[in-house]
Amino acid sequence: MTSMAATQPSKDLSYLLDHTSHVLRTRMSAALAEIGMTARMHCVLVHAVEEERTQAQLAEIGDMDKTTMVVTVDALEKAGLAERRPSSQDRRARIIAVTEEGARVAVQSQKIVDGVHNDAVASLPEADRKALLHALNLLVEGHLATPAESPRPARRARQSK
Amino acid sequence: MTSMAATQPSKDLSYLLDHTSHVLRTRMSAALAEIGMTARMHCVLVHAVEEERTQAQLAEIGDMDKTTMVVTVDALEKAGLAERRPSSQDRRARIIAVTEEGARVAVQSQKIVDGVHNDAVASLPEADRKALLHALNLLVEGHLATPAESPRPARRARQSK
DNA sequence: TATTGTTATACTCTATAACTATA
DNA sequence: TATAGTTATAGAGTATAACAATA
Repeated sequence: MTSMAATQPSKDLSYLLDHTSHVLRTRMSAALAEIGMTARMHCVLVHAVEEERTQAQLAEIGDMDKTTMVVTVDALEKAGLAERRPSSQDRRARIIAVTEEGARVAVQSQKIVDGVHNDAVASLPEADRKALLHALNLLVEGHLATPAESPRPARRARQSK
Repeated sequence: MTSMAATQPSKDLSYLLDHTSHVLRTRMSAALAEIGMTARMHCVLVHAVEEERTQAQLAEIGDMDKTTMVVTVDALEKAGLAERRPSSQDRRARIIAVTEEGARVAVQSQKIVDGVHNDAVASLPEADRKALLHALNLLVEGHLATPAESPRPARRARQSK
């Protein structure tokens, strides 16, 4: 399966949103992959370039777990796009410093992201474009602002060796 | 992380679609969970109740892998909502027969699904409702019809024991 | 005591491969 | 040979727990 909800008797809202978001995501991944980037690397890079930020701050912005942040920063470092630098304020924290190459790539990846979005939006008749973005914004700020909390499956304690 | 894309510098299409579909999905899961159902169980159940169908046919309809279908049918059987019956046409195939209880639950779960969708759509001003559904339909049938094929990570041959 | 970043790893999800029985 | 369903399991993704350094 692709990533799907599975209902679609007559195309309902779940199907429409799941399908469009899934397809757009595959497009985005494919487009960013051409320059060796992922959506998460892009997200971290653009927010790191605009201001000095620590991993924790960048994780917060991108709504990532701190452990996910670690692997994302690892990837950026490995690609020579960013470096971990000790914070002068807090010796526990690491500032994610974007390299010159990283800054160039950030511009490039932002263009790619904008392009993918633009291609999708521009495929709609003028009148529908604003309507779509407007309605989605209303949902995001209104009825679909926050997830229903899911019955969290707890986790066993780690085996001590 | 919840399931996120991670860009959102200024809310873009990716963020809007990812966020709304994710939140709607959590709502749907939570609502269906109250009667012990999942979206997939619901999908299989409603399509199995309307006509005699095999697992393969139901998998096709729900865009599920046949192995995912196995566990979904297992769950339905365990819950007493459906049974596997040998097909009279093809002795390899199994018809998914919905029990009386299953038929009742299908009606109930459909109400839940419709309710969740309706709550979301009804939260929008009248004018925006149609506009949203219309625009999403255009995307689904047009520019966002089919996923970009992802660089499939192949799979090693299974270890023979 | 609490927090930053790290490592290790448990868990979920889904799909691939191999298998059995049919066709 | 190909297909329906099954089992086992690989692999990706992600979050939890424990830890070290520091606050």
